[in-house]
Amino acid sequence: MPARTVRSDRTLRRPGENLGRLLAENLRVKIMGGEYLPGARLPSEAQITEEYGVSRVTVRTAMKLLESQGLVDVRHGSGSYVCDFGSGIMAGLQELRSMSASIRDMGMTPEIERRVVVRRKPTATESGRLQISEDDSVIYIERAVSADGQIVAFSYEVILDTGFPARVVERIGKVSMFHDLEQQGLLPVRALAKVHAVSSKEIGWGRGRPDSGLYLLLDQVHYERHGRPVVYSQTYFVEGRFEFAILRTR
Amino acid sequence: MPARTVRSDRTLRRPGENLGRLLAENLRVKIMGGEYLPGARLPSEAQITEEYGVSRVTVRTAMKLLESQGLVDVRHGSGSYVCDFGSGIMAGLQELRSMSASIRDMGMTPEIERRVVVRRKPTATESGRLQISEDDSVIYIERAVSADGQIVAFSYEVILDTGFPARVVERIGKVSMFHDLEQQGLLPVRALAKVHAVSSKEIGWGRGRPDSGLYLLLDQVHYERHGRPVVYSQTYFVEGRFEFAILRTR
DNA sequence: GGATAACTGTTGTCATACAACTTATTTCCG
DNA sequence: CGGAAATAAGTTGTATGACAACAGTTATCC
Repeated sequence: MPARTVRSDRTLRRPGENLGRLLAENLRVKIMGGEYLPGARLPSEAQITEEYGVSRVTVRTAMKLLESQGLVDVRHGSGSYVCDFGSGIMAGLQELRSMSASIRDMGMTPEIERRVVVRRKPTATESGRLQISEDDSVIYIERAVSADGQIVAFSYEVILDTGFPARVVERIGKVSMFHDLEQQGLLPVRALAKVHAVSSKEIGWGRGRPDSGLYLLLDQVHYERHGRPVVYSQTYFVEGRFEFAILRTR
Repeated sequence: MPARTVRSDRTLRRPGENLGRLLAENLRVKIMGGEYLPGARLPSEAQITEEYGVSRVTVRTAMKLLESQGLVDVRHGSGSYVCDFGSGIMAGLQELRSMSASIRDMGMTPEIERRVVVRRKPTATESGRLQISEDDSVIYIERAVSADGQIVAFSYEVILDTGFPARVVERIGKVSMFHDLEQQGLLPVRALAKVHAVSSKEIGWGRGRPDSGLYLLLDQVHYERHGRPVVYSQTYFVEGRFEFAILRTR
């Protein structure tokens, strides 16, 4: 009898989710967990079809998704294979995830210190990036992110304020900002990031500030699933304390 | 009568190509060319099916591919829409393309100057990255890439030497290295790039060398479609002369 | 022995049908 | 008349079955 674990998972009830994505997540966990080693061949689409009790159409969408994420390589007439760099380094920049989750994946403990949290009007630049009027309201935050006690990034963030209750603002960004935003129906699903090398003594604060003043800047706008900008952030990663990888595909 | 332009395109004869990818390329050109504006709804899958004379399965694979590239947004029950940042800035880092092609896309004229081209044994680091023996042979190149006469990057590249004829080595990297490698059956389809901020006066050469010494370093290994490493390169992009964008998706 | 042919298993594509969702319109009821 | 609910039409998501195209292996032939 088929497992049907995928079908019964109620994550499906969230908008934008579907069976294909869910199956992809499932397979992803198995691959990351080492069930299928790099270079190994995955079960055939027919086998996966049986095992999970879904149609081959669904299996194919899942495989194609994993392929686009660089986790597997689907070869016509041969099979699907786990890519060589699949497990280890792979917490790539092209994937939109919370910083704390990425840090946890690397086996380290994340910690977040909020320095500023205010509700205010946006500046001209900010209203431009978020495509809102200068009369609208935003929530401004300054945070420092640490891994195992060492600061890895300083972040300056501007969040679209759709009338957040005060109690939400109170704890926003304390753990995962993604989670907070999802509650408000503003879950970011895409982000366009511009990357720069920056050398400046003006960035950051406190004891954890590096001597070098050398940072990798991610200047990015996050969008929710209908294309509306929800967050504009500038995150300065201390050079050398964070491994940045990008998977580039054809 | 259906156009059938897609089916008759002989690009299909290349390994790894398929109808879905080809159709995606076709639609991509239309989107980039402004035929469908950002935010607009694309024709339904049924309509595209008719127009191109392919099955809906193929249309769906194409759409899903474009979605994974961040060009379109497929919404259940509603339709597929062109993403807002689709046309303009979109020459993202997550896409593996030749530098000269990227520069051309930005409406500038690329120019490449080769400073060194030699066949030699790999160093320990190089043989490690390329997963070859230290007794094997590689081709080492140093290049400077310009856009409209201004140097935008210095690149140090190590190419796996599978016994290239001398006349190939002679002109390798003069225009597009991708093209040269494809001739040898070594076309890179994936690359894993590590990103760093670098401040150094030791990088680069000649008159185009910047005063700041501030670079964005892409330390990357390119892989051909079976996962074999074919190129290890370190490219130093002069900060401020090149806009680097990454599309991050969930 | 070496090229060739046949065979098997795999992914790619096709056709058709229905489920689930979105959107706009219509209907109904207070 | 206003607003909620039902309806309808259009779209993407999933299921099923079939065959084509390709990769690898095995068997065959000269």
